[in-house]
Amino acid sequence: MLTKAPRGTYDILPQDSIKWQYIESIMKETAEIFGYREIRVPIFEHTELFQRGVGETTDIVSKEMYTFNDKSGRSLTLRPEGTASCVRALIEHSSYAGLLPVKWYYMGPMFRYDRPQTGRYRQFHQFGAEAFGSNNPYLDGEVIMLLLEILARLGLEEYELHLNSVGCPQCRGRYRQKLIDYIQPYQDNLCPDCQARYINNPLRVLDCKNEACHQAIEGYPTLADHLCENCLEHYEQVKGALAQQGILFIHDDGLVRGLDYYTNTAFEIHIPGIGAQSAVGGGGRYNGLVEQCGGPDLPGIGFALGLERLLLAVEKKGEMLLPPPEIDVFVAVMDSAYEAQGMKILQALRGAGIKAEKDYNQRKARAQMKFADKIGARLVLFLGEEEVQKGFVTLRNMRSKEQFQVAENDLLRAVSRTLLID
RNA sequence: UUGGGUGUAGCUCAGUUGGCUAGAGCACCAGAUUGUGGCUCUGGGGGCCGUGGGUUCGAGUCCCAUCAUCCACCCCA
Repeated sequence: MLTKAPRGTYDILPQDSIKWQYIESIMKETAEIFGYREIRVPIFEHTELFQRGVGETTDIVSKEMYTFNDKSGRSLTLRPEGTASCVRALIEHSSYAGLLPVKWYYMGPMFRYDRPQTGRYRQFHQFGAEAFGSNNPYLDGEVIMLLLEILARLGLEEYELHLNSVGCPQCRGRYRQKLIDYIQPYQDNLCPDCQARYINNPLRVLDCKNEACHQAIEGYPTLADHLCENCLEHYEQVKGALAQQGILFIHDDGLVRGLDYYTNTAFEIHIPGIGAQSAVGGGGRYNGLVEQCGGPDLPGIGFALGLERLLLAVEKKGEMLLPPPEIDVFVAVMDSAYEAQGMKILQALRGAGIKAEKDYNQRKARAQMKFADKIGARLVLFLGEEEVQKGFVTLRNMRSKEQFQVAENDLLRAVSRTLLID
Protein backbone atom coordinates (compact mmCIF):
# COMPACT_ATOMS: atom_id res chain seq x y z
CA MET A 1 0.00 0.00 0.00
CA LEU A 2 2.86 2.23 0.94
CA THR A 3 4.39 1.78 -2.47
CA LYS A 4 1.26 1.98 -4.55
CA ALA A 5 -0.58 5.01 -5.84
CA PRO A 6 -4.20 5.05 -4.65
CA ARG A 7 -6.81 3.38 -6.81
CA GLY A 8 -7.68 5.48 -9.80
CA THR A 9 -4.55 7.61 -9.58
CA TYR A 10 -1.28 7.24 -11.37
CA ASP A 11 2.10 8.79 -11.95
CA ILE A 12 3.08 10.57 -15.11
CA LEU A 13 6.74 9.74 -15.65
CA PRO A 14 9.06 11.89 -17.79
CA GLN A 15 8.57 9.77 -20.89
CA ASP A 16 4.86 10.59 -20.65
CA SER A 17 4.95 14.06 -19.13
CA ILE A 18 6.54 15.23 -22.35
CA LYS A 19 3.33 14.21 -24.12
CA TRP A 20 1.25 16.07 -21.57
CA GLN A 21 3.31 19.18 -22.05
CA TYR A 22 2.73 18.84 -25.76
CA ILE A 23 -1.07 18.71 -25.62
CA GLU A 24 -1.25 21.26 -22.82
CA SER A 25 0.77 23.77 -24.80
CA ILE A 26 -1.48 23.32 -27.82
CA MET A 27 -4.59 23.87 -25.75
CA LYS A 28 -3.26 26.97 -24.02
CA GLU A 29 -2.03 28.46 -27.24
CA THR A 30 -5.33 27.84 -29.00
CA ALA A 31 -7.38 29.27 -26.13
CA GLU A 32 -5.22 32.41 -26.12
CA ILE A 33 -5.77 32.84 -29.85
CA PHE A 34 -9.51 32.72 -29.17
CA GLY A 35 -9.14 35.44 -26.55
CA TYR A 36 -9.40 33.32 -23.43
CA ARG A 37 -7.11 33.97 -20.45
CA GLU A 38 -6.00 31.51 -17.86
CA ILE A 39 -7.60 31.37 -14.43
CA ARG A 40 -6.22 29.21 -11.64
CA VAL A 41 -8.66 28.26 -8.93
CA PRO A 42 -8.30 26.10 -5.82
CA ILE A 43 -8.34 22.35 -6.04
CA PHE A 44 -10.81 22.18 -3.17
CA GLU A 45 -13.80 24.35 -2.41
CA HIS A 46 -16.57 24.53 0.15
CA THR A 47 -18.75 21.49 -0.33
CA GLU A 48 -21.84 23.68 -0.68
CA LEU A 49 -20.45 25.23 -3.84
CA PHE A 50 -20.65 21.96 -5.71
CA GLN A 51 -23.90 20.93 -4.09
CA ARG A 52 -25.44 24.16 -5.27
CA GLY A 53 -23.53 24.62 -8.46
CA VAL A 54 -23.47 21.11 -9.86
CA GLY A 55 -26.77 19.95 -8.41
CA GLU A 56 -27.81 17.62 -5.63
CA THR A 57 -29.47 15.15 -7.95
CA THR A 58 -26.42 14.61 -10.14
CA ASP A 59 -24.30 11.47 -9.91
CA ILE A 60 -21.29 13.66 -9.21
CA VAL A 61 -22.72 15.20 -6.07
CA SER A 62 -24.77 12.27 -4.86
CA LYS A 63 -22.04 9.66 -5.00
CA GLU A 64 -18.76 10.74 -6.54
CA MET A 65 -17.36 13.57 -4.42
CA TYR A 66 -14.22 13.45 -2.34
CA THR A 67 -15.53 15.31 0.70
CA PHE A 68 -13.68 15.82 3.98
CA ASN A 69 -13.71 17.99 7.05
CA ASP A 70 -10.68 20.14 7.76
CA LYS A 71 -9.36 20.69 11.25
CA SER A 72 -11.84 23.40 12.00
CA GLY A 73 -14.75 21.27 10.89
CA ARG A 74 -15.44 22.93 7.55
CA SER A 75 -16.75 20.56 4.92
CA LEU A 76 -14.52 20.79 1.86
CA THR A 77 -14.57 18.87 -1.40
CA LEU A 78 -11.88 18.14 -3.98
CA ARG A 79 -13.24 19.72 -7.13
CA PRO A 80 -15.09 17.25 -9.38
CA GLU A 81 -15.26 19.80 -12.22
CA GLY A 82 -14.14 23.31 -12.96
CA THR A 83 -17.18 25.41 -13.83
CA ALA A 84 -18.45 25.88 -10.28
CA SER A 85 -15.11 27.29 -9.14
CA CYS A 86 -14.98 29.68 -12.08
CA VAL A 87 -18.46 30.92 -11.27
CA ARG A 88 -17.50 31.37 -7.65
CA ALA A 89 -14.36 33.30 -8.61
CA LEU A 90 -16.35 35.44 -11.04
CA ILE A 91 -18.73 36.43 -8.27
CA GLU A 92 -16.10 36.75 -5.54
CA HIS A 93 -14.00 39.18 -7.56
CA SER A 94 -16.91 40.87 -9.31
CA SER A 95 -15.17 40.10 -12.56
CA TYR A 96 -18.48 40.61 -14.32
CA ALA A 97 -18.27 44.34 -13.47
CA GLY A 98 -15.69 44.90 -16.18
CA LEU A 99 -15.68 44.08 -19.86
CA LEU A 100 -18.06 41.38 -20.98
CA PRO A 101 -17.89 38.66 -21.90
CA VAL A 102 -15.38 37.36 -19.40
CA LYS A 103 -13.48 34.57 -21.12
CA TRP A 104 -11.41 32.15 -19.05
CA TYR A 105 -9.69 28.83 -19.48
CA TYR A 106 -8.31 26.51 -16.86
CA MET A 107 -6.46 23.24 -16.66
CA GLY A 108 -5.75 20.78 -13.92
CA PRO A 109 -6.77 17.77 -11.88
CA MET A 110 -10.36 16.90 -11.00
CA PHE A 111 -11.55 14.25 -8.58
CA ARG A 112 -14.44 11.84 -8.75
CA TYR A 113 -14.93 8.67 -6.78
CA ASP A 114 -15.84 6.28 -9.55
CA ARG A 115 -14.78 2.89 -10.83
CA PRO A 116 -11.63 3.24 -12.90
CA GLN A 117 -11.49 1.84 -16.41
CA THR A 118 -10.00 2.80 -19.74
CA GLY A 119 -9.98 6.59 -19.92
CA ARG A 120 -11.45 7.05 -16.48
CA TYR A 121 -9.60 7.79 -13.28
CA ARG A 122 -10.43 9.12 -9.84
CA GLN A 123 -7.93 11.89 -10.28
CA PHE A 124 -8.18 12.95 -13.88
CA HIS A 125 -7.37 16.10 -15.78
CA GLN A 126 -9.47 18.57 -17.62
CA PHE A 127 -8.94 21.56 -19.79
CA GLY A 128 -11.93 23.85 -19.70
CA ALA A 129 -13.09 27.18 -21.05
CA GLU A 130 -15.90 29.41 -19.84
CA ALA A 131 -17.45 32.60 -21.20
CA PHE A 132 -19.70 34.73 -19.02
CA GLY A 133 -21.95 37.63 -19.83
CA SER A 134 -23.42 37.01 -23.26
CA ASN A 135 -26.30 34.93 -24.51
CA ASN A 136 -25.32 35.46 -28.12
CA PRO A 137 -25.69 32.15 -30.02
CA TYR A 138 -22.49 32.98 -31.88
CA LEU A 139 -20.68 32.75 -28.57
CA ASP A 140 -22.03 29.22 -28.27
CA GLY A 141 -20.54 28.74 -31.70
CA GLU A 142 -17.20 30.19 -30.66
CA VAL A 143 -16.90 27.92 -27.66
CA ILE A 144 -17.58 24.87 -29.79
CA MET A 145 -15.17 26.13 -32.44
CA LEU A 146 -12.45 26.52 -29.82
CA LEU A 147 -12.95 22.93 -28.79
CA LEU A 148 -12.85 21.74 -32.39
CA GLU A 149 -9.79 23.84 -33.17
CA ILE A 150 -7.94 22.16 -30.32
CA LEU A 151 -8.87 18.76 -31.73
CA ALA A 152 -7.71 19.85 -35.17
CA ARG A 153 -4.37 21.05 -33.87
CA LEU A 154 -3.92 17.75 -32.13
CA GLY A 155 -4.46 16.03 -35.44
CA LEU A 156 -7.76 14.50 -34.40
CA GLU A 157 -10.12 14.47 -37.34
CA GLU A 158 -12.35 11.57 -36.47
CA TYR A 159 -14.96 12.70 -34.02
CA GLU A 160 -18.68 13.20 -33.57
CA LEU A 161 -20.19 16.43 -32.33
CA HIS A 162 -23.50 15.75 -30.63
CA LEU A 163 -25.77 18.72 -30.13
CA ASN A 164 -29.03 19.35 -28.34
CA SER A 165 -30.92 22.06 -26.55
CA VAL A 166 -32.21 21.42 -23.10
CA GLY A 167 -34.25 24.63 -23.09
CA CYS A 168 -34.84 26.91 -20.17
CA PRO A 169 -36.38 26.06 -16.79
CA GLN A 170 -39.81 27.01 -18.11
CA CYS A 171 -40.04 24.96 -21.28
CA ARG A 172 -37.97 22.16 -19.84
CA GLY A 173 -40.33 21.96 -16.87
CA ARG A 174 -43.35 21.72 -19.10
CA TYR A 175 -41.65 19.13 -21.25
CA ARG A 176 -40.56 17.13 -18.23
CA GLN A 177 -44.12 16.67 -17.07
CA LYS A 178 -45.20 15.69 -20.54
CA LEU A 179 -42.44 13.11 -20.71
CA ILE A 180 -43.35 11.66 -17.33
CA ASP A 181 -46.94 11.35 -18.44
CA TYR A 182 -45.79 9.62 -21.58
CA ILE A 183 -43.53 7.15 -19.80
CA GLN A 184 -45.90 6.34 -16.95
CA PRO A 185 -48.02 3.73 -18.78
CA TYR A 186 -44.87 1.86 -19.85
CA GLN A 187 -43.04 2.03 -16.54
CA ASP A 188 -43.29 -1.72 -15.95
CA ASN A 189 -41.20 -2.30 -19.09
CA LEU A 190 -38.33 -0.13 -17.92
CA CYS A 191 -35.12 -1.34 -16.34
CA PRO A 192 -35.01 -1.07 -12.53
CA ASP A 193 -32.81 2.02 -12.69
CA CYS A 194 -35.20 3.85 -14.94
CA GLN A 195 -38.24 2.78 -12.96
CA ALA A 196 -36.67 4.41 -9.98
CA ARG A 197 -35.65 7.63 -11.70
CA TYR A 198 -38.19 8.43 -14.37
CA ILE A 199 -40.22 10.60 -11.98
CA ASN A 200 -37.28 12.56 -10.65
CA ASN A 201 -35.22 12.64 -13.78
CA PRO A 202 -37.22 11.53 -16.81
CA LEU A 203 -34.64 12.93 -19.22
CA ARG A 204 -32.19 10.35 -17.99
CA VAL A 205 -34.41 7.56 -19.29
CA LEU A 206 -33.85 8.87 -22.79
CA ASP A 207 -30.16 8.06 -22.86
CA CYS A 208 -30.41 4.83 -20.88
CA LYS A 209 -28.32 2.28 -22.74
CA ASN A 210 -30.75 -0.49 -21.89
CA GLU A 211 -32.41 -1.72 -25.07
CA ALA A 212 -35.65 -2.57 -23.25
CA CYS A 213 -36.01 1.02 -22.09
CA HIS A 214 -35.43 2.27 -25.60
CA GLN A 215 -38.21 0.12 -26.99
CA ALA A 216 -40.59 0.81 -24.12
CA ILE A 217 -40.61 4.52 -24.74
CA GLU A 218 -40.25 4.55 -28.50
CA GLY A 219 -41.92 7.53 -30.04
CA TYR A 220 -41.39 9.63 -26.96
CA PRO A 221 -41.92 13.38 -27.23
CA THR A 222 -38.61 15.15 -27.81
CA LEU A 223 -37.35 18.23 -26.06
CA ALA A 224 -36.54 19.86 -29.34
CA ASP A 225 -40.22 19.79 -30.24
CA HIS A 226 -41.22 21.45 -26.98
CA LEU A 227 -38.82 24.36 -26.71
CA CYS A 228 -40.35 27.74 -26.10
CA GLU A 229 -40.02 30.35 -28.81
CA ASN A 230 -36.87 31.95 -27.41
CA CYS A 231 -35.10 28.68 -26.79
CA LEU A 232 -36.04 27.35 -30.18
CA GLU A 233 -34.73 30.46 -31.87
CA HIS A 234 -31.51 30.28 -29.89
CA TYR A 235 -31.00 26.67 -30.84
CA GLU A 236 -31.67 27.39 -34.51
CA GLN A 237 -29.15 30.20 -34.44
CA VAL A 238 -26.50 28.06 -32.82
CA LYS A 239 -27.01 25.40 -35.43
CA GLY A 240 -26.88 28.09 -38.08
CA ALA A 241 -23.61 29.47 -36.69
CA LEU A 242 -22.05 26.03 -36.87
CA ALA A 243 -23.44 25.19 -40.29
CA GLN A 244 -22.07 28.48 -41.57
CA GLN A 245 -18.60 27.30 -40.70
CA GLY A 246 -19.16 23.93 -42.27
CA ILE A 247 -19.13 22.22 -38.91
CA LEU A 248 -20.97 18.93 -38.93
CA PHE A 249 -23.03 17.96 -35.93
CA ILE A 250 -25.54 15.35 -34.92
CA HIS A 251 -28.73 16.51 -33.29
CA ASP A 252 -29.11 14.14 -30.35
CA ASP A 253 -32.44 14.10 -28.51
CA GLY A 254 -30.95 11.86 -25.86
CA LEU A 255 -28.14 14.28 -24.99
CA VAL A 256 -29.26 15.75 -21.68
CA ARG A 257 -25.91 16.04 -19.86
CA GLY A 258 -25.31 14.96 -16.33
CA LEU A 259 -25.14 18.32 -14.64
CA ASP A 260 -28.20 20.21 -13.51
CA TYR A 261 -27.03 23.65 -14.46
CA TYR A 262 -27.29 23.40 -18.22
CA THR A 263 -29.74 25.50 -20.22
CA ASN A 264 -30.22 25.67 -23.97
CA THR A 265 -27.15 24.43 -25.81
CA ALA A 266 -25.67 21.10 -24.76
CA PHE A 267 -22.93 19.32 -26.65
CA GLU A 268 -20.58 16.39 -26.42
CA ILE A 269 -17.63 15.22 -28.46
CA HIS A 270 -17.05 11.53 -29.00
CA ILE A 271 -14.00 9.88 -30.47
CA PRO A 272 -14.33 6.23 -31.46
CA GLY A 273 -11.74 3.62 -30.59
CA ILE A 274 -10.54 4.81 -27.21
CA GLY A 275 -12.64 2.45 -25.11
CA ALA A 276 -16.14 2.55 -23.77
CA GLN A 277 -15.65 6.08 -22.45
CA SER A 278 -15.62 7.79 -25.79
CA ALA A 279 -16.65 11.26 -24.63
CA VAL A 280 -13.50 13.37 -24.74
CA GLY A 281 -15.32 16.56 -24.02
CA GLY A 282 -18.63 18.19 -23.40
CA GLY A 283 -20.26 21.36 -22.32
CA GLY A 284 -23.11 23.73 -22.77
CA ARG A 285 -24.84 26.88 -21.69
CA TYR A 286 -25.71 27.54 -18.07
CA ASN A 287 -27.70 30.75 -17.93
CA GLY A 288 -29.08 30.37 -14.43
CA LEU A 289 -25.96 29.19 -12.69
CA VAL A 290 -24.28 32.46 -11.75
CA GLU A 291 -27.44 33.76 -10.14
CA GLN A 292 -28.07 30.46 -8.42
CA CYS A 293 -24.62 30.71 -6.86
CA GLY A 294 -25.38 34.14 -5.45
CA GLY A 295 -24.25 36.38 -8.27
CA PRO A 296 -26.07 38.56 -10.76
CA ASP A 297 -28.30 37.13 -13.47
CA LEU A 298 -25.51 36.49 -15.92
CA PRO A 299 -25.49 33.95 -18.74
CA GLY A 300 -22.57 31.60 -19.24
CA ILE A 301 -21.32 28.85 -21.51
CA GLY A 302 -18.36 26.53 -21.42
CA PHE A 303 -16.89 23.13 -22.00
CA ALA A 304 -14.37 20.72 -20.58
CA LEU A 305 -12.00 18.30 -22.28
CA GLY A 306 -10.74 15.13 -20.63
CA LEU A 307 -6.98 15.09 -21.08
CA GLU A 308 -6.51 11.38 -20.43
CA ARG A 309 -9.01 10.55 -23.16
CA LEU A 310 -7.56 13.11 -25.51
CA LEU A 311 -4.13 11.61 -24.97
CA LEU A 312 -5.48 8.14 -25.71
CA ALA A 313 -6.87 9.42 -28.98
CA VAL A 314 -3.69 11.25 -29.93
CA GLU A 315 -1.52 8.25 -29.12
CA LYS A 316 -3.79 5.99 -31.11
CA LYS A 317 -3.25 8.20 -34.12
CA GLY A 318 0.48 8.07 -33.45
CA GLU A 319 1.13 11.52 -34.81
CA MET A 320 2.79 13.22 -31.91
CA LEU A 321 6.04 14.72 -33.12
CA LEU A 322 8.13 14.84 -30.01
CA PRO A 323 11.79 15.79 -30.05
CA PRO A 324 14.00 12.91 -28.92
CA PRO A 325 15.70 13.54 -25.59
CA GLU A 326 19.06 15.10 -26.31
CA ILE A 327 22.05 16.45 -24.44
CA ASP A 328 24.41 18.86 -26.14
CA VAL A 329 27.60 18.06 -24.27
CA PHE A 330 28.61 15.27 -21.94
CA VAL A 331 31.61 16.16 -19.83
CA ALA A 332 33.75 13.04 -19.37
CA VAL A 333 36.25 13.31 -16.57
CA MET A 334 39.08 10.76 -16.88
CA ASP A 335 40.04 10.87 -13.24
CA SER A 336 38.22 11.94 -10.11
CA ALA A 337 41.05 14.42 -9.55
CA TYR A 338 39.57 16.53 -12.34
CA GLU A 339 35.97 16.46 -11.16
CA ALA A 340 36.07 19.98 -9.73
CA GLN A 341 37.41 21.27 -13.03
CA GLY A 342 34.70 19.28 -14.81
CA MET A 343 32.01 20.91 -12.72
CA LYS A 344 33.40 24.30 -13.61
CA ILE A 345 33.15 23.53 -17.30
CA LEU A 346 29.69 22.05 -16.83
CA GLN A 347 28.52 25.20 -15.13
CA ALA A 348 30.02 27.41 -17.83
CA LEU A 349 28.28 25.42 -20.57
CA ARG A 350 24.95 25.50 -18.76
CA GLY A 351 25.31 29.17 -18.12
CA ALA A 352 25.52 29.64 -21.85
CA GLY A 353 22.27 27.71 -22.31
CA ILE A 354 23.96 24.54 -23.48
CA LYS A 355 22.43 21.30 -22.23
CA ALA A 356 25.29 19.64 -20.41
CA GLU A 357 25.68 16.55 -18.25
CA LYS A 358 28.36 14.61 -16.47
CA ASP A 359 28.76 11.28 -14.70
CA TYR A 360 28.12 11.05 -10.99
CA ASN A 361 28.75 7.34 -10.48
CA GLN A 362 32.52 6.98 -10.76
CA ARG A 363 32.25 5.33 -14.14
CA LYS A 364 35.38 4.63 -16.08
CA ALA A 365 36.00 6.29 -19.43
CA ARG A 366 34.43 3.52 -21.43
CA ALA A 367 31.34 3.40 -19.27
CA GLN A 368 31.03 7.16 -19.46
CA MET A 369 31.01 6.91 -23.23
CA LYS A 370 28.25 4.36 -23.11
CA PHE A 371 26.34 6.59 -20.75
CA ALA A 372 26.86 9.61 -22.98
CA ASP A 373 25.61 7.61 -25.92
CA LYS A 374 22.50 6.46 -24.14
CA ILE A 375 21.42 9.88 -22.99
CA GLY A 376 21.83 11.17 -26.52
CA ALA A 377 24.88 13.37 -26.12
CA ARG A 378 25.88 15.11 -29.33
CA LEU A 379 29.33 16.06 -28.08
CA VAL A 380 31.58 14.50 -25.48
CA LEU A 381 34.15 16.69 -23.78
CA PHE A 382 37.18 14.86 -22.43
CA LEU A 383 39.03 16.17 -19.44
CA GLY A 384 42.14 14.15 -18.55
CA GLU A 385 45.70 14.58 -17.46
CA GLU A 386 46.98 15.90 -20.74
CA GLU A 387 44.10 18.37 -21.13
CA VAL A 388 44.43 19.80 -17.66
CA GLN A 389 48.19 20.19 -17.92
CA LYS A 390 48.14 21.85 -21.31
CA GLY A 391 44.98 23.88 -20.76
CA PHE A 392 42.73 22.51 -23.50
CA VAL A 393 39.84 20.07 -23.76
CA THR A 394 39.12 17.36 -26.30
CA LEU A 395 35.77 17.44 -28.05
CA ARG A 396 34.30 14.44 -29.81
CA ASN A 397 31.38 14.67 -32.19
CA MET A 398 29.43 11.53 -31.42
CA ARG A 399 27.75 11.35 -34.80
CA SER A 400 30.71 11.99 -37.06
CA LYS A 401 33.28 10.60 -34.59
CA GLU A 402 35.49 13.57 -35.37
CA GLN A 403 37.63 14.60 -32.47
CA PHE A 404 39.56 17.80 -31.91
CA GLN A 405 41.16 19.92 -29.27
CA VAL A 406 40.10 23.42 -28.27
CA ALA A 407 41.63 25.85 -25.87
CA GLU A 408 39.63 26.19 -22.71
CA ASN A 409 39.00 29.88 -23.18
CA ASP A 410 37.61 29.16 -26.62
CA LEU A 411 35.32 26.39 -25.40
CA LEU A 412 31.90 28.05 -25.52
CA ARG A 413 32.49 29.42 -29.00
CA ALA A 414 33.75 26.09 -30.31
CA VAL A 415 30.90 24.12 -28.78
CA SER A 416 28.25 26.49 -30.07
CA ARG A 417 29.71 26.42 -33.55
CA THR A 418 30.00 22.67 -33.63
CA LEU A 419 26.44 22.16 -32.44
CA LEU A 420 25.24 24.57 -35.08
CA ILE A 421 26.92 23.06 -38.10
CA ASP A 422 26.47 19.46 -37.09
C1' U B 1 -23.13 -2.00 -6.45
C1' U B 2 -22.56 -6.12 -10.35
C1' G B 3 -19.95 -9.35 -14.04
C1' G B 4 -15.47 -11.27 -16.50
C1' G B 5 -9.97 -11.42 -17.06
C1' U B 6 -5.14 -11.04 -14.80
C1' G B 7 -1.41 -11.07 -10.45
C1' U B 8 5.99 -15.05 -11.22
C1' A B 9 12.82 -10.31 -11.66
C1' G B 10 12.67 -3.04 -12.93
C1' C B 11 9.61 -4.33 -17.84
C1' U B 12 7.25 -8.22 -21.24
C1' C B 13 6.27 -13.02 -20.20
C1' A B 14 7.49 -18.89 -19.96
C1' G B 15 6.85 -22.45 -16.06
C1' U B 16 4.08 -29.49 -18.70
C1' U B 17 -0.68 -34.35 -15.33
C1' G B 18 1.45 -30.79 -8.30
C1' G B 19 7.97 -33.25 -8.03
C1' C B 20 15.64 -31.03 -8.67
C1' U B 21 18.53 -24.94 -6.39
C1' A B 22 11.91 -20.91 -10.17
C1' G B 23 13.60 -19.54 -16.01
C1' A B 24 14.03 -16.46 -20.79
C1' G B 25 14.21 -11.85 -23.49
C1' C B 26 14.81 -6.72 -22.61
C1' A B 27 16.85 -3.28 -19.05
C1' C B 28 20.85 -2.43 -15.38
C1' C B 29 26.18 -3.29 -13.70
C1' A B 30 31.09 -5.20 -14.81
C1' G B 31 34.86 -7.34 -17.97
C1' A B 32 36.90 -8.39 -22.99
C1' U B 33 39.07 -2.50 -24.69
C1' U B 34 43.52 0.07 -17.11
C1' G B 35 41.62 7.80 -21.93
C1' U B 36 36.82 6.73 -26.14
C1' G B 37 29.98 4.96 -27.55
C1' G B 38 26.45 2.18 -30.80
C1' C B 39 27.62 -4.25 -32.69
C1' U B 40 29.39 -8.74 -30.45
C1' C B 41 30.96 -12.07 -26.56
C1' U B 42 31.50 -13.36 -21.24
C1' G B 43 30.02 -12.76 -16.36
C1' G B 44 27.00 -10.45 -12.39
C1' G B 45 23.26 -8.37 -9.21
C1' G B 46 18.44 -8.73 -8.56
C1' G B 47 12.15 -13.02 -7.02
C1' C B 48 7.85 -13.29 0.82
C1' C B 49 5.79 -16.71 -7.46
C1' G B 50 0.09 -10.33 -4.71
C1' U B 51 -1.39 -11.66 0.61
C1' G B 52 -3.57 -15.14 4.22
C1' G B 53 -5.41 -19.86 5.08
C1' G B 54 -6.36 -25.02 3.33
C1' U B 55 -5.41 -29.95 0.73
C1' U B 56 -0.77 -32.89 0.13
C1' C B 57 5.05 -36.49 1.75
C1' G B 58 5.60 -32.15 -1.48
C1' A B 59 2.02 -26.11 -4.05
C1' G B 60 4.33 -20.94 -8.66
C1' U B 61 0.85 -25.05 -10.18
C1' C B 62 -5.14 -27.53 -6.81
C1' C B 63 -9.20 -25.28 -3.27
C1' C B 64 -11.12 -21.04 -0.28
C1' A B 65 -10.75 -16.10 1.22
C1' U B 66 -8.76 -11.38 0.59
C1' C B 67 -6.30 -7.38 -1.80
C1' A B 68 -4.64 -5.14 -6.18
C1' U B 69 -5.15 -4.34 -11.26
C1' C B 70 -7.48 -4.39 -16.16
C1' C B 71 -11.99 -4.53 -19.08
C1' A B 72 -17.18 -3.88 -19.06
C1' C B 73 -21.91 -2.14 -16.64
C1' C B 74 -23.64 2.68 -14.33
C1' C B 75 -22.37 7.50 -15.40
C1' C B 76 -19.32 10.82 -17.36
C1' A B 77 -14.06 14.01 -18.94
